[in-house]
Amino acid sequence: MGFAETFKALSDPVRREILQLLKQRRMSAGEIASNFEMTGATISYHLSVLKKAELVFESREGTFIYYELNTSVLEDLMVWLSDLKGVPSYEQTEN
Amino acid sequence: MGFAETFKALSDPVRREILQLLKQRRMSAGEIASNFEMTGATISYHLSVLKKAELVFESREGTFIYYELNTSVLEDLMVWLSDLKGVPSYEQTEN
DNA sequence: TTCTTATTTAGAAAATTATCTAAATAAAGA
DNA sequence: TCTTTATTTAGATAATTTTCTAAATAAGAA
Repeated sequence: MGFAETFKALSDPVRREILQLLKQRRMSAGEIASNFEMTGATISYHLSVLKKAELVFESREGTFIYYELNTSVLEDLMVWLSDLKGVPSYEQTEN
Repeated sequence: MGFAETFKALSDPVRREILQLLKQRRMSAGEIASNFEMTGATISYHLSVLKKAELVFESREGTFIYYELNTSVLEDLMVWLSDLKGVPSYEQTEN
């Protein structure tokens, strides 16, 4: 899976904003790019980082490539964070 | 607060392992360092990154500096992730 | 097949990060 | 005050990241 890749992917503000966009609905690469003041090539790079981290998946339709949020990795992160936090009244059964 | 800083801090495997160590109990910088095959200076750098991200706080005791996990930021991350994930049966009231 | 549109890939430059060694600081003890 | 121990800071270097421009690929339309 790779927490390093996932956290690194989430550490960039542009990539977090992309994910927020995809929260609403899937979007083509171009539509995503139109929300930023950067070249399409740069957005394509960011999408590849998100894809490698399995935070999004893509599906081609004709000349368009659509990107969609993949929430399953988010679950894994939340489990990791929750475990680090200590799960107060459940894991520590001596209370 | 700064999600960028926090996610970036969590993206490094050494820093994640430090947090896992601190999950059990607070530790001095030297004790933390003894768990890794790196110089104390490097661990000190990683601790400063974690501190800037507010994932740990420190308290000096004599010549020792103790580091302790700060869980409050973890909560914020979990809220952000949970919101991205979509909070299925609560936020979308039309179900 | 040639053109157009959507997107990615390649290559380069600037910025950031992780690591080291050596030096500096901070506190306590002799 | 001098020494020792714990830790950080400074400066350097190698690796990685983010961004650009220009070129390449992929698919459909004329």
